[in-house]
Amino acid sequence: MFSLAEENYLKAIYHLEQDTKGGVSTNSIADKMDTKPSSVTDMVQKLADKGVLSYKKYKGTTLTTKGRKTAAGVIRKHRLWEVFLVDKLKFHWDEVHEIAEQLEHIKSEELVNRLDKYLGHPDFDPHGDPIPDKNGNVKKTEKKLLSELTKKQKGVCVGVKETSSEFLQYLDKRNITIGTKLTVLGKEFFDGSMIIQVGRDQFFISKKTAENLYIQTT
Amino acid sequence: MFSLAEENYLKAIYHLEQDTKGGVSTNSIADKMDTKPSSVTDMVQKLADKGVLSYKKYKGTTLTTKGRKTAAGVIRKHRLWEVFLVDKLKFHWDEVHEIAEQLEHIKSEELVNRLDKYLGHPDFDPHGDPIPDKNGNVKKTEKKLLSELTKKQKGVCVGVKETSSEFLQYLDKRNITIGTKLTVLGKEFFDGSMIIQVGRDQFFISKKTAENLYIQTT
DNA sequence: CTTCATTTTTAGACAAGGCTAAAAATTAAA
DNA sequence: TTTAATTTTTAGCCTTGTCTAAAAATGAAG
Repeated sequence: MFSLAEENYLKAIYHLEQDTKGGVSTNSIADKMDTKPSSVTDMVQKLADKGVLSYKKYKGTTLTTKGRKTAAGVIRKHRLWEVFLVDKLKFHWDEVHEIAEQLEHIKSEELVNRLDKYLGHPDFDPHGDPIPDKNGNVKKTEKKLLSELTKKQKGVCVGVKETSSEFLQYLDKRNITIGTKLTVLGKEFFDGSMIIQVGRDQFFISKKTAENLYIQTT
Repeated sequence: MFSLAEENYLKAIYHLEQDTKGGVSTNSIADKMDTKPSSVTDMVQKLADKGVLSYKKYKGTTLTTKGRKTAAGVIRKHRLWEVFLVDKLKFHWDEVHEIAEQLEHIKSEELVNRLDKYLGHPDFDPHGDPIPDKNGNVKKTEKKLLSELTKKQKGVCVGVKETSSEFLQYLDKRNITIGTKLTVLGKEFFDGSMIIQVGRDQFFISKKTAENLYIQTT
């Protein structure tokens, strides 16, 4: 039905739509896909013909319901495979993204359903991202970025925004992972840095880090 | 390193080499790959340049050691994934081939090693085919085709030659699977058909079926 | 309301893989 | 051994997805 390249475009546009009001710009897609705007134009025209997105010259694109569902299907597979890699094959959470990028394109409805069942119908992947259900719906939780919290607030780490190995390993070194409880001890006004408490340890957290950690406040 | 198409060619040539003396012909590859001879010529020339096979115009091709190892690696992945699908996800042995055809191209050494370990280092796939080890070596067993047995011989079914769903489902209907013990009760001379005993049941087996069942005689 | 920087699209080209039609080599038959 | 049939290769074209360079549209600033 959809080629590997097409699925990757849909996925990228799906993600971009989530933090953009209105249509997604050609340049932003090119940026995310690490490709050239001209290539994006070609592809979105093709995808518009296929009915998975609507496209107006110079005005950006928006996924149709069909497109959104297709993208969610790919993301569902990606996240389920990540759970498999971490829970069953004992990979570390910073090693699974690349492999899941490949596995997400395996075509078999039955496979996804059985994998889902085998893993116990997980709701979140190892990075705390929600796994869309068969119909492409995600149960969204009200989570905040650590950077949005203020002094003395407590919360549980429920996800990461950035998923690079460097960042995940950095968190590991500080024993921060999904489920970690933490408290904001202080927040520096001029540079956005924070001091947080994790268990008995206290850490300095840069603004950049704080903007990439999702917290569920309690 | 190798594209999907290249890997598929290597795999096909690897299989063809096993039942061919001398080089593998262009036409036989085209046949197996369901493609045109002209396309095969192009590809084998490219693969020869890459050093995975030797090719002499009009004389057929032979895998180099590197090529054989690469092909075995792909086959190793295919068969390990088949074990996963059957043992863990409870797929039926006639449903896994197509999915494994996709999974065999996932690139990650670490993934294969962990999968192998997770599955308990299996030696055979669900169809009884041997799984090459990390170095591409297969332990070959002395197995015969059912059609080679004679009256009163007993044996255990250890594999199938043909792997189409139709054939596997046909075997299932007769309760024949890997590990099934059977005895040849009679063999018809003029059409090669046989009567075999499986447990308490007796079955008529056509020549075609007998030529696609591997038996280890006891 | 022009002008200029930015964004986006178009046009033309390229690499991978595949196909068709025609030419060349090989093998088999008479 | 000369011809005929078969196999294999070559030549040229197509599609997918990409790129660069140039043109066109948009929008921000004066």
